[in-house]
Amino acid sequence: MDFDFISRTALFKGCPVETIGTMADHLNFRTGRYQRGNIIFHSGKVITDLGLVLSGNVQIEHTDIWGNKGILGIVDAGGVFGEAYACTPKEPLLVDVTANTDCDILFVSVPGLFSPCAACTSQNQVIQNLLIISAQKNLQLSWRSLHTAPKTIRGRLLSYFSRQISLQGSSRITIPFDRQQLADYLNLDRSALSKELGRMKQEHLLWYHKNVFDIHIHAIKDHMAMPG
Amino acid sequence: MDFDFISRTALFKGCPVETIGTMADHLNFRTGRYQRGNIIFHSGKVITDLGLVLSGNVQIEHTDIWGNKGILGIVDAGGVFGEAYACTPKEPLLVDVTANTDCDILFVSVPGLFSPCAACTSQNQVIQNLLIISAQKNLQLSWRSLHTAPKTIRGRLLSYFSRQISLQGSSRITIPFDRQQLADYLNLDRSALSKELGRMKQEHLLWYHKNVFDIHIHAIKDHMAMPG
DNA sequence: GAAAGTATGTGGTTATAACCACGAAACGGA
DNA sequence: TCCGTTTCGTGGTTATAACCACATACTTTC
Repeated sequence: MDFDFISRTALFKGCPVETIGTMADHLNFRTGRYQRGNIIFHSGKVITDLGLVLSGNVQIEHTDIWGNKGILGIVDAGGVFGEAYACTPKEPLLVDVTANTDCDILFVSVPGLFSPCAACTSQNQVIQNLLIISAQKNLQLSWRSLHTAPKTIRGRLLSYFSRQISLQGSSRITIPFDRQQLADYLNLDRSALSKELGRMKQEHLLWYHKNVFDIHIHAIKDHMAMPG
Repeated sequence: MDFDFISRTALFKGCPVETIGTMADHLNFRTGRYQRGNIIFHSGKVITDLGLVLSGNVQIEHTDIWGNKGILGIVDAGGVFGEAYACTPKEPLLVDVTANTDCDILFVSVPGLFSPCAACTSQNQVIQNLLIISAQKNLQLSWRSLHTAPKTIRGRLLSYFSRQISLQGSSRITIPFDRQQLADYLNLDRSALSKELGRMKQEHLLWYHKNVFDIHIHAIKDHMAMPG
């Protein structure tokens, strides 16, 4: 088992490499290899282990009772999944986790994490990390929810840009998305998004090239003060 | 301090009442009383304490750089807030937490939680509870995100109903929202929502009275098989 | 039980976002 | 440099959700 890689993941960050092997037993380490398309966690099951992606990536998806599928997210190598369910032991899974590519998974027992263990010197660190991971996911989900709240494309863009400006400390921002991804993030149609961006450029509310944007804050302020 | 009430909150559930006073010191318990409208956490600040609402309720709101406000949520008595930020110490707050009514708040140190303490026998329980709280918030946010993904009102309703049917184990469901709240949850206009529900009733896809709904699963299945 | 207030349904209008189709531009090999 | 591929912008059309206004039904209060 590649303890070196494991020690660099968000979940085990701060744990000296040598302490990880020590915890393996108590946390019930178990690895699995899955081929693209295989199901790692089945909807309906109750899980007590979280998954840590060692290689490849997995997909969280939901199928409603009429068979419609919705993708809830992709987890890449180093990321964890199932932790929300593993932490709330009564809840049966209402999603499927499938291998999006061939992948290796490390399963870690959450009850193990919660039971104190004198030998596991890094256990508190792992719990803290898990809490941080969960908290960060929370913030990300909250922001997306805020950005998708406005009813118009422009409103969503402005909400998103506002946050990026705060984060990047400048009204010139570089966004981590291409158009399609931005549209998905803001729950919009790509072509409609492109059109609105073009319109805003015309109106001199912003300028952009590829994924670099200059937001003309004052122009937008004026624009919003406009009647209608 | 009302240890009895505190011991019944989600954060301190499972902690014997007598252990709570013991932790007060190490977790740096501090109470504050706020009047409606006062700001409890200021945007921009870095916090290391989470807030536990002892009475009244608080509002999480966001103001973008153009002054537009967006409400991210309300936290009632017994609930916690700020935990996501307190758990990720580098992140400055990008929201304001204000007293929505007069309220009493207990502040609990998150770093205190993470530093082991021989005297605090219930500390692990609190960490576990905090993780559960965070995990549950996560699930709720994920579901909302899934339900608001479809572009049409009908699609959002069906996504939401599908989950309620699974949760309640019956195609007759009682929803915890009135029309306005359901519209807000699904990010829709109320009157448009009412109209679509009326249409679906007409088409015999469902029946409802107030907030009790019968979902005609098979009719909907057929409906979805329809061309167009 | 009347009155006031709230929640819900409905019609009509309009703005606008989705959708489809296509062409241009940018990119990445070979 | 050419070709295939992906990304991006744009026009035109259409479906539909938002919006406004109001009527009706249901609650709450006194």
